[in-house]
Amino acid sequence: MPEMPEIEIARRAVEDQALHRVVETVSMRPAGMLRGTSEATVRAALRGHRLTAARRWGKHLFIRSGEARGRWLRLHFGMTGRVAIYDDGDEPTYTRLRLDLEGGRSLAWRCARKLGEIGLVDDPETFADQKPLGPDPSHEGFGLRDFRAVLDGRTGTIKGALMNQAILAGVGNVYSDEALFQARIHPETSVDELSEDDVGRLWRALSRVLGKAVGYRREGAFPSTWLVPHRDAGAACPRCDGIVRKSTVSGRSSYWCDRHQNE
DNA sequence: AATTCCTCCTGATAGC
DNA sequence: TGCTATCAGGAGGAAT
Repeated sequence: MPEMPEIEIARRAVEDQALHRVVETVSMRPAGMLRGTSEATVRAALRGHRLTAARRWGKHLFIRSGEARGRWLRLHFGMTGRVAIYDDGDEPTYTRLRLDLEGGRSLAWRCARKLGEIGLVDDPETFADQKPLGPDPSHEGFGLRDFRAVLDGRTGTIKGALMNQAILAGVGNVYSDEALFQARIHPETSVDELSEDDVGRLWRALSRVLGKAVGYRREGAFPSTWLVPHRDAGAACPRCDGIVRKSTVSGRSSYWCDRHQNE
């Protein structure tokens, strides 16, 4: 579940169900996913401390251990990362890190394919600065002016720019396609060919898509007017009488309508 | 600066 | 039904 909406759902689950509890035991099978830290360091940073905050920057989830000076556990979901919080029952499959909290509750971080990352950082801002990670478009205060600024001077495809985490953090393959679809822009359009109006439409579409996707994803279904339920080559476009096409753009499978997304 | 290709893994699914 | 090939919502690194 790897783009901003899915990780935001995980963040809220942690915030609502796991915060303010002390970590009693830490169980790890990191399988090569540790980044810049060791199993013993992660264990020591978590065990015996209270979870005090859950934040997200792009596709990274940060969970603070301890009070204001505590460190932050960083989880990157790769393609198959998931969070599960449960009160009893068996540990879910593919659990790589499990925190048993006071009160009998457990927080499991799962990752079937081992493409995720487990890290420990001083704080999310410093991590984002060093990575580097671009601004998160769903964060408070980010607007059209900022969107124009991050695209300024770019010459690659708009799809590639939207998915580039150093430019904008949190957007991946599915939601970049969705925003471009709703803004009526072809994914291969180069950034410097976009008109002011295009960029404005794209920003509005992107913020709407990211905002609404959280709720739709949680409810389990996207509106049929979105591209998401029609990601099949040859499918009928739900917004016009065009056909959904598939091609490789910036290295990823992209879907777009051959009628209302003109190059 | 940007693209393409390769790589890390392994489950799901499309096709035969 | 069973097997095999291909793909997948990510991303870093090298070569171009």
